[in-house]
Parts: sequence; C-alpha cells; structure tokens
Amino acid sequence: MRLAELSERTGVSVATLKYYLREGLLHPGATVSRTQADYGDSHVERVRLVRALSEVGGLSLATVGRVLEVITTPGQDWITVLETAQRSLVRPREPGADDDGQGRASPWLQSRDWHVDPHDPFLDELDRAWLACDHAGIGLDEERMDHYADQVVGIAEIDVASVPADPEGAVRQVVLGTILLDPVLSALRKLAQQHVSMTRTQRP
Amino acid sequence: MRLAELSERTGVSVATLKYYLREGLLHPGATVSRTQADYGDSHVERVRLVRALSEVGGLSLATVGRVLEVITTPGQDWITVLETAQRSLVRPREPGADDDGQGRASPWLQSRDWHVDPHDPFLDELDRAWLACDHAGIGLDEERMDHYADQVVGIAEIDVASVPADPEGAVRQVVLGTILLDPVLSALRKLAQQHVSMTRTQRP
DNA sequence: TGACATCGGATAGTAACGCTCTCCAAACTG
DNA sequence: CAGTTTGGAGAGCGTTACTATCCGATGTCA
Repeated sequence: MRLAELSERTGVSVATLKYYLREGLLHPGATVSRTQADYGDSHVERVRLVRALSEVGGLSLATVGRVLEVITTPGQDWITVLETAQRSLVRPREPGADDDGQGRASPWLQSRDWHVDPHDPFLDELDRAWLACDHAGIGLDEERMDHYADQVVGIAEIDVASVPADPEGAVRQVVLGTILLDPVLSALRKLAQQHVSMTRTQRP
Repeated sequence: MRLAELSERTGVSVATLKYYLREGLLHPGATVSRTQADYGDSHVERVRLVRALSEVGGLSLATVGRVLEVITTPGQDWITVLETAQRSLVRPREPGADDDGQGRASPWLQSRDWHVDPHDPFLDELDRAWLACDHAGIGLDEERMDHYADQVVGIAEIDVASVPADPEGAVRQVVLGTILLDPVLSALRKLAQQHVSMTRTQRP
C-alpha cells in the first residue's frame, strides 16, 4: 500500500508518518520507484505500536525508539530481557542530584528477602516516589508498604506466568507488558477504589 | 523568609519560583514592602508538593494547578472527593475521536459485579489502555484481567482503609494518594517481577 | 503525447511546555 | 551614600512532537 493508505488505516496523518520514517521509528517501505514506496501490514502494526507506547504508555518518541530497538533485536536470553527492558525505560537520573545516602527502599526490600539487583534503576525510582509521598504528607509507612508489596507480588506472578516460553515472543511480551500494563493497572486501581468504597460503606 | 531562602531550602531556582508565583501554583508571600515578601513553611511544603506532583507524578503544571485547587478547597463530602479527584486527573479525551461502541471494559466489570459509575472517565482510560495492549499483541484476555482485578482490589482496600476519618485530611490523602502511589506501585511491580522471576526459576 | 494530480523526500516552521534571562526601581546593607 | 539585593514583569530559549511548504520525479487519464 502507499503512504496515504497507511495513513488512512492507522488514523495517523501522512506528515506524521513521514516524520516517523525520518526518525527511524517506522522502517521504510519497499521503494518501487523513486517516488513510490510500498508498505505492508508490518507497517500498520508498527505505527499502532508506536502510538500505543507514546499515547497510552506515555513514553517520549526517543524512548519509543529505544524500546523498538530492544524488541526487534532477536535472541536475548530470558533473564537479560527483564533487565534490558527495564533499563531502557527509566529516565537516566540527572548526575549530581541529591544523593540522600541510598534511600530506604533497598534496606526495606532486603528485610523482606526480595531478590533484586541492588543497582536496579527501579530502586531509585521507588526511593524517589516514596520520598515524594513523604513530601506530600501521605502517611506511607513501612507497614502500609508491606501490605502493598504483598499484593504486588501477586500481580508480578501473573506477569511472569503469562510470559510465553517462546523466546522470540518473550522479549516483546515482557517489554510491552511492563510498559503497557501500567496504565491498565492504574485505571483498574482507581475503579477498584470506587468499587471498594461503594461496597464497604453503606451510602445514606 | 525571603524568596532566595525559599529557593535554597527547596532546591528550586528563584526564577522558577517566580514562575510558579506568576502561574498561581504558589500562593504569594506576605508583602512586607514593595520589594520584600515573607514566605513561610507553607510555601516550602507547597513547592515540594508541586515538584512531587510534576516530577514524580508526571502531571503537567496545568494539572498540578487543578489538583492544588481541589485539595485546598475545604469541605467536600466523602464520596464526591474520589470523583472530583479522579476527574481532575484524566486528560479530557479529544472530541470526535474513535468511538468503538463503548469498549469492553464496562461489560467486563459489570460481569464482575463491580459498582462503578458507568460514566467514570477511568472506564475510558481502561478501554484505551486495554486496546493498546491488543494493538501491541499482548495476550491480555479476560481471564488474565480477572486475575489482575482480584489483586488490585486488595490494593484498593489498603488505599481506602488508610484514608483518615478526618474530612480535612481525607481530600488531600485521597487525591495525592491516587496520584503519587501510582509511581510507587509501578516501581514496586517491576522489582517484584524481578524477585518473582529470580525465585521461581533456578538460575544455572 | 501531454496536461495534471500525486507521490516520497527534504527543509523549515509552529504550538505548547517549562523554565530562564534581562531589566527595573525600590529598599536594604555596610 | 555607594553598592548589592529584592520582588515583579516581560521577553526569550530549548525541547518535543508534530505540520506546512516546496520540489522534482512519476503515475494517470484524455
């Protein structure tokens, strides 16, 4: 199909598609002639994926590019995938930032016997998010975090269990699942809050 | 204290503080003279809150403004709070967008007997996020969603249980908890994935 | 064959966001 | 009383994600 048709099918303007081609987010079509290129289903899928990661996942196009690179490079091994995946997502923390002596996330997780890489960037993320809750005056103490952690393990078990054995699909599943399930769970949590508060309290 | 000291204590540049004052994100200090204003602890807290919502929560400054308005307006009733809170967060969906006949989130939740407002904007969010997962080729079927939903209810119960009875603090707690716990849970989930995959599989 | 719309590609321009810089006169400091 | 600092206002800047314009080659229909 031609660029115009690709635009129609995906609902993305031709100008934007050209932009994606320039930025390398969309692989070029087969050049039939100098002014004619042919695009296929893989292009439709790719465009939809880019939009999903950017609009729903909230990633910048630069990050989308890195993610695409990871999931189109075949043949990583099982464990490496998780790490690579996650590492490509975290915004690199600005150097020279406040270093409040490692935060409390790491010791807390150790006390729970969680096996995580002590240099995992998400430890930093957790620290910053936890600290932000403190600044906001939310009473997020270790006891409450313990409760959350128990529930989240349940979620992570679903995550891990649904990764296909197929190593080809595993990378894709893990990376995209890591990114795109966040908004799903976030929305679900808000709806659950409403459900719970409706159910537990009897409205007058 | 003066603006310069407020800047020092919060780690936010004077120029940025002035910008926040202009934008109404930071309430003006007591003007001692025409070139002297006095800022207090409430200003320090406010600045930290703005940074937390913007940096960690990922909200735009415009949204931060709306959130601040909600949590500084006293005396809403218990249930209204959740709704107002949540409504101020969701980006208004562009009109004339694709309307695929309401999506499957609503019927799915009904089949689970969840009591949620059928016009809740987070239903839309859930639809879009779910659809994005489909576009990305993740096998997110209803069965898996059921598992997630069970776990998320556990989280929501913690959320609701930790809301103080104090109606003043409740608004703040609910709104900020809704926003700022997302990144906490998100980071926690990634760490839990690692923990689970480390524990369940024996590494060679 | 020729008029003419359309194509892909390249370049430049734009709108929103979140600051940041410059200027100013009043006021505080030594 | 010289010199610095302050708060306030406005314009300017860098990034992001497009969007608009132009171009010459090409396909298409008469």
